[in-house]
Amino acid sequence: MNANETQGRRCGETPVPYGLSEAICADPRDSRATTFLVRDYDLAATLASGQAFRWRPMGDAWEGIVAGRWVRLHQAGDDLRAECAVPQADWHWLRDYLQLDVDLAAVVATFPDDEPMRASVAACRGLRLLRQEPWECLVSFICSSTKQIVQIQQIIALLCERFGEAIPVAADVRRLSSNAEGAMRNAEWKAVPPDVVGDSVFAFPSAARLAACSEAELRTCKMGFRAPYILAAAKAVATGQLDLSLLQNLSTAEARAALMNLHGVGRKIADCVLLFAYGKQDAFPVDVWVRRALIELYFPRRRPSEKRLAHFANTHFGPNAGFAQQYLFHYVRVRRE
DNA sequence: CGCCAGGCGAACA
DNA sequence: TGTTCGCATGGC
Repeated sequence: MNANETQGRRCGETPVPYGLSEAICADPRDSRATTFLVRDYDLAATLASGQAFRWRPMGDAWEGIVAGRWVRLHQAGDDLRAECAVPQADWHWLRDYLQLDVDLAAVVATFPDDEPMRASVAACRGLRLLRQEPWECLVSFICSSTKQIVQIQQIIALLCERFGEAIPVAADVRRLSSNAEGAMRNAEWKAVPPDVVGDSVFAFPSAARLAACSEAELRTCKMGFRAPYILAAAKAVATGQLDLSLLQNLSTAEARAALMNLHGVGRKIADCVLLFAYGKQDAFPVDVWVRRALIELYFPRRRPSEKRLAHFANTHFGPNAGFAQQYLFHYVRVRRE
């Protein structure tokens, strides 16, 4: 059965085929929440896989900010429940962010049929790529250089608290935030302060807002030498010198070149933005983990030259190479323990 | 304490 | 064209 045919969402117990209006599927008694029917979707693995940095595990649920909206997500089997702070007219913004319409089986079928890929796919069934907003994604990955994921989360949280707009949040968030029982169960939580301050959470700050910052202000977010990179990128976007919305229609190579014009954005960071924000599936970010995985899994005898490794990375993984990369990344990361 | 972290860019041979 | 280093900051 085709996964597309089975995707839809539920109103109460009634499955609704994909394609019908969101209003039908939303709970009529509460337009702040809805439930999507998903297949081959591991929400926890996806949200914790180092592609987005604002999701926090809260007990069995995940809380984050998408498109300026606070959201709580909870998966139970094939039911993915979403809850917002304010009523929603539709949910396409979340469906798009979570990439619910992607047929994962069809994507995985394009991966090379070799042992490392089989092991990677087996190790993380249901791992997905998100579709993030370009500006947030760009800033996040400029901050990512020589930083651990926990630290990137911390920098982004500080940026949002200091410079983002306060947005509405569900009434029970504070109770959950201070509920150490649920939150502290996750080891990563201890290192990341909750970006809930008082009754507020914060949207990701606009380019204009960050462009108005001084470098010293940005440095208070613990981003160190990356501060001038962020500031320059913010100015480029705020002035219109760089129009991020135009990159969607460019080829991967053209969009990559445009991103790499920014100071602090090299091949790896550019490819992360191409993959995680623009859905350019042929982008293949090679970081230390993926590099390690490639060498260990595909070149165990003799260390390949940089050129050979790059050529292999760019040719071996097919039309959804970036997707394959995320599986390799997750695989070696979970194998660390 | 030393080492490393989802790198990049400048300075070298 | 291909390596080497410094860069802030924090976790272990």
